[in-house]
Amino acid sequence: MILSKGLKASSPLTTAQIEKRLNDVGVSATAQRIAICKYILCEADHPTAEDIKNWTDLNFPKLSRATVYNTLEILVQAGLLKELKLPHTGKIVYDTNVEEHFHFLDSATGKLFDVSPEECQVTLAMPKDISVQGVEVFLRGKISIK
Amino acid sequence: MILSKGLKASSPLTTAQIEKRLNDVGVSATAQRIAICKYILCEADHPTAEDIKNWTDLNFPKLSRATVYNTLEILVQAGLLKELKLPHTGKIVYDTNVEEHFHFLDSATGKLFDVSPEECQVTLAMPKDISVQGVEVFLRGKISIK
DNA sequence: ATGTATGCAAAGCATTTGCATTGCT
DNA sequence: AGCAATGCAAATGCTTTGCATACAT
Repeated sequence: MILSKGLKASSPLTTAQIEKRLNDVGVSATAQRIAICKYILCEADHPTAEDIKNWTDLNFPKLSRATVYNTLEILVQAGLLKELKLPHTGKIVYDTNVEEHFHFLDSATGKLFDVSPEECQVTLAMPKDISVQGVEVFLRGKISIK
Repeated sequence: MILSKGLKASSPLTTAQIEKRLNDVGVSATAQRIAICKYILCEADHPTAEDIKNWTDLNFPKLSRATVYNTLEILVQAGLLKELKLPHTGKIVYDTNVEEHFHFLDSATGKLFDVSPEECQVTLAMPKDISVQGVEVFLRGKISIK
């Protein structure tokens, strides 16, 4: 299983690096957006909008809720983020892993893990007139403690 | 692919039949619950609470929103219904198919179809310390018109 | 200056809750 | 009477929106 942190920058990104990533996808790098990206790309693990707001309240005072949602939408459009609506919660969570992958929820802790397509293979045998364009898999279970 | 209607009673259930099904699972069969079941078990296809409320507004005046939600929760607890939180909508939908199965969303029409475990097989190759207890699969695609 | 981004507060929407009322048994 | 079920309306929680202000080029 992919540990979610594994895909993130192992060390915090610099402001300049974040600016470049934003510019590369055509998003102007405002201070608010950089702050949000710092949290999302380096610290957070499948954060919700609320998680992000809580973090900015501590680290970037006066950043508004609207800007959080607005920025998230822009980052999703830009392909830097994936929006997840998972069945275990009503809240939308955001994923920095934009490659194809699935999710595993540890029911004991509520923690989400990414699952690679190698670890979870889906074999379809659907009627010929059905073309499947997207596959989402959500797993629940437990991690046994050794 | 299982046509959703295929699992429903092919002809409308009688009130007596619904009463029996409710009693069998230990749910007292009130007029409101029977009305809701009539819609859910015979007419509806993956309805939302709102769909049900709209139907009862026409067919069982004065049935309150609270009773709709309350009844749905009871039916879910009783195992007659499954609650689905699917990623394409913010609304909870209810499924009369309580057997293990997955879902396919026709992106063209927004219509949901049940998918049997034979049509969609999931092969897991997870680390040994992970025990998976639940698998949910959501497919999106198109149905080609012949 | 001009357009974009932001902040604030209010609105939306689905769902939940509290509580008084109704209706069985 | 006693208890469960219902109805009503308000509250909740997440997300979205409208609009005025501030910012950057």
